[in-house]
Amino acid sequence: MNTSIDFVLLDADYEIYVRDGIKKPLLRLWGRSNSKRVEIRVSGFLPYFYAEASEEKIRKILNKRGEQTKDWLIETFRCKKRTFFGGSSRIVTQLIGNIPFLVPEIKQLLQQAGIEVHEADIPFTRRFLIDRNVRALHPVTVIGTIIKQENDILIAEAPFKNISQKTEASSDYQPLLLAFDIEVDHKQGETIHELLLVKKRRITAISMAWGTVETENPDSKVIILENDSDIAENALLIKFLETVKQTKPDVLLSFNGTFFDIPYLIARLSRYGKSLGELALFTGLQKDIIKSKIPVESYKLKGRAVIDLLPKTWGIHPISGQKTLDSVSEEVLGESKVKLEKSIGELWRAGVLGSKEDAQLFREYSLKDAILTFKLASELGVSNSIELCRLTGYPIPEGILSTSRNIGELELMRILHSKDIFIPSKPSPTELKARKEFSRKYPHLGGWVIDPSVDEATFVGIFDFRSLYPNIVRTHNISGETLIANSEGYPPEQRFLKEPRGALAILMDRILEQRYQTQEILTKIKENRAQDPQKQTDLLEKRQISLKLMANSLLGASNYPRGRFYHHIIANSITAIARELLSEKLENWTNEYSERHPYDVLLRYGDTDSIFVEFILPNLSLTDFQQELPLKARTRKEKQLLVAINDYRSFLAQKLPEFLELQLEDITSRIILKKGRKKAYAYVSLLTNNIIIRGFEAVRSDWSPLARKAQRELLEALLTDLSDERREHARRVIFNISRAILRNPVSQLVKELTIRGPLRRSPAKYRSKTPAVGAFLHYCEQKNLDPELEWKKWDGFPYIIAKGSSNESQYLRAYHPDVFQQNKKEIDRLHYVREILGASKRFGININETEAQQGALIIPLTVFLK
DNA sequence: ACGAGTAAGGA
DNA sequence: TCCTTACT
Repeated sequence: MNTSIDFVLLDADYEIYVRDGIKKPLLRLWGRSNSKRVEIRVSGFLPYFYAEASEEKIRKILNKRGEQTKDWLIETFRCKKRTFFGGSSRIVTQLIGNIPFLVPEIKQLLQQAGIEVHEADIPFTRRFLIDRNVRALHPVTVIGTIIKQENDILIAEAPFKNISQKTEASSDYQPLLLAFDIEVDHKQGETIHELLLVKKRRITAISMAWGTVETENPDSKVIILENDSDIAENALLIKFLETVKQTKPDVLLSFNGTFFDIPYLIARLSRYGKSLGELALFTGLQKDIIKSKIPVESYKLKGRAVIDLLPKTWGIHPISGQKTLDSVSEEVLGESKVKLEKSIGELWRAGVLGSKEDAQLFREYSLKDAILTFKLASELGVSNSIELCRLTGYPIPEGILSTSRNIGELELMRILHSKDIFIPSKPSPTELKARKEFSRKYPHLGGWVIDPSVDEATFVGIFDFRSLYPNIVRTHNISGETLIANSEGYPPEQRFLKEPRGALAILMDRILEQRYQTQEILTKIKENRAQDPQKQTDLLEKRQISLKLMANSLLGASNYPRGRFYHHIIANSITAIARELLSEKLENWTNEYSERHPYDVLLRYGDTDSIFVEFILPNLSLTDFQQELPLKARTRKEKQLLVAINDYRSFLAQKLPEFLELQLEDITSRIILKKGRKKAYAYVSLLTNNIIIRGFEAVRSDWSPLARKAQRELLEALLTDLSDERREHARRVIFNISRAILRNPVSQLVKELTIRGPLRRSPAKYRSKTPAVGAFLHYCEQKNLDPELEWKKWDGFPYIIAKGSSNESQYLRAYHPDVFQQNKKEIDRLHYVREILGASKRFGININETEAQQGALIIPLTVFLK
C-alpha cells in the first residue's frame, strides 16, 4: 500500500543488487522525519550519459568487449541537446545502463573509438539530486511502501518518480552536531607520537557536547573509566557508542580527530571486538583517503558527516605558535582549557583512588574540551558551510569536505539540466595540461589597481561596487551558451549574446536577488530592534554570506583549470570589463563631473571594485569636522560635503549600466597614501571615528609588534593632529620608541620584538632559509628534537634577532625567545630601530640612526603599549 | 590548493 | 636576482 512520507533529506548512496540474474543499482536516501530515522530504497533510477553516435555504432563497440560492458546498455534514446560553451546544438544518443561504476569504463571505450561523450562524469547520487531537483536539508515527499516501521526508524521503498521536493520554500532543519574528545592515560613526558604508535594506554574519559549551530549551551556528557581494567574500558566504550546512537547526531565534530581521537578510538574498540562503524547509518566504517596533491585524510561514516576542525583553522595564528585546542580556543573564543597541575593520567588515578577533588577536576577538564570543540565549530565556519549546503541542496557529509566552488557548481548544473544544456566535463589529464600551458603563456589578468597619485588627500569619499563581478555577469549576460563564436578579438562587452538570458546570468540573478532580499530583512530587523534579534540575524547573516560565497566561487570556477566550468575567455571578459570600468570609465566620468562643477573632484585611488575620490570644496577645512561622530548633516560645512558626495554618486548612477551600483563605503577628512605604492592606505573614518589602516607595515604580522605599534602611533599622529606641528609630534613618537628599544632591559623587550614566521616544509627543503627556520633549527638543537618530525607541529615559529657581526645572516642570529633568554643573548637593538626608522621614512619622518641613539631618557615601554 | 596583484626583506 | 612571506 502506498503511503506519503515527508522527510528532510540528509545523505544518499547506492548499492548493487541482483534480481533475476540481472545487476541493478539501488539508490538509498537517508533522512529524518521528526526524530525518526528514514531510509528510502529507490528503484528504477539508472545511470546514463550521452554519446555523439548512432545506437548501432555504440552497440557494435560495446559488444566487442567483455561480458560486463556488453550487458551494461539497457535502453537508448535519440535527443537534441546544446553544449554549454558556445551553445551549439547536437543530436545525441542517451545511453541508459545498469551499473553506475561501469560508466567510466564504457565512456573510455567510446572515446577510444573517437566518439564524443557528455555528462559521463557526474556521480550517480548527484545525478539523482539534479534530475529530480531534490535538495538535501530540504523537505522531500515520497509516495512509497513502508517495509519496516519502529520507534525510531522507518524504511520504505519507492520508484524514483515518486520522489520530489516538497515545496520551493527552504527548510529550516538544523542538523545536530556532536563534539567529542577522548582522554588517554598517558605519562608525563610521553609524546602524542609515542602514544599513537602503540595505542596501548587506556582511554580514561570520553566527553561529548551536542546541539545545533543555534545552541549556546550544548547538552553534554562525560564518561569516565572506572578503574584500570579491560572490563571497565569495554564498558566505557559501549557507553560512548550508545550515547551517540541515542543522541542521533548528523555531524560528529572533533579537534584533530583525524590524527588522534578517531584512530585511537578505532584501535581501542577493536581490542574489544567493536568498531566505530556501528555509528554509521548505512554499511560499515569507510576510511576514505581523498587523494590530492597534499593528501587530506578524512574518515567517513555513511549518513553522518565527520568533521575535524583542525584543518579549518586556516588563517588563525595563535600567539603560542602552535595550533592546539587550547591555543585556538583562546584566540577564537577567548576561552581556554581547564589548567592542570598534574598530568592527565595522574589526575585520573588520583580520582579513581578516591580524591573527590581530583575526580571532579578530571571531569571538568574533559568536559571543557568537548564544549570548546562544540563552540569552535560555528566560529570556524562549519555553520556557514552547512548554510551553503542547504542553499544548493548538497549533502553535508560530502559538502563539508568540498570547496564552496564545488557546492556552487551543483546549482549551475541544476539550471543547465533544466535547460537541456550539457553539463561540461571535468578536464582529462591532457586537457588540464593544455589549460595550464595556456595560462602560463597568457596569464589571466585580474583586478585593476590605481596607482595613488598623491601621498595625502583631504575630504575623500570611498565608494565600492556592490558585488561587482557577479553584477557584470548579469549586465552583459555572460555565460557559456551566450558566448559568441570567434569573438575573442571583440571588446569584452560584445562577446556575449544579448538574449536569450544565459544560465550563469540567470543563476547570478537568483543569487543576488536572494542576497539583497536577505540583507534588506537584516537591516529592517536591526532598525526595528525586534525582540530577540540575535537569533534571527545570525541565521540570515550566515545565509547572505553563503550567497556571496556562492556567487564569487562560481566566478572563480571559470578560472579554475581543474574544474568543469573553466573557460579563459569567460574569466578574462569579466575582469576585463571591471578593469575598463576602473581604469577608464570612472576616470573619465569623474573628470566630466569635475568640469561641470565649480569645485574639483579627483579620482585618487582604487582597487578592483573600489574608488577613493577627493572633493576639493571651497572654504572647507579640517577643523570644521571636529563634531561628534558619526558625521551627520548638522553644520553647514558638513552638509556641503555630504551633498557633494551624494551628488557625485547620483551623477555616476546615471552613467552606470543596469545592475552596477556604486555604494558609499566611508568618508574621511584625511587619508595617507604613498605615491607608487598600491594596496596601502590609512585614514580616520568620519562615519565611525575608527582609524583604518590597510596594507602598511602596521598591519603586517611579519613585523615586530613594537614596530607595528610605532607605525600605528605615527599614522595616528599624522591623521588626527590638526596642528601645524603634527610632523614634529609624530617625530617625537618615533624618537621615544627608538630610545625605548635601545635602553630597556631585554626582559621587557622580548615579547614586543618577537615575530612569528611559518614553517611550510621541512627545514632541509628551504632553498633560502628564513629567520623562522634558523630559530627553529637552534631550538631543535637545544632541545634535542628531530627537525623532520617537529616542524609540522608549528604554525608560526617565534623568533628574536640577536646581536652578532653585521655580515652574519639573520637566520643564523634568530632564536626562539626561550632559547634566547636561556643563553643570555643580547638583542640586536639597532636592527629593530632601523626597521622602525625605515617605516617612518615612508611618511616623511626622517630620523637617522645617530640621532635616534642620542638622548639619555629611559622611557618605560609601557607608555607605548596601550 | 581559490584567484591575481602587489610590496618588501633576506639570501 | 631569486625566494619567501603577507596583505588586499
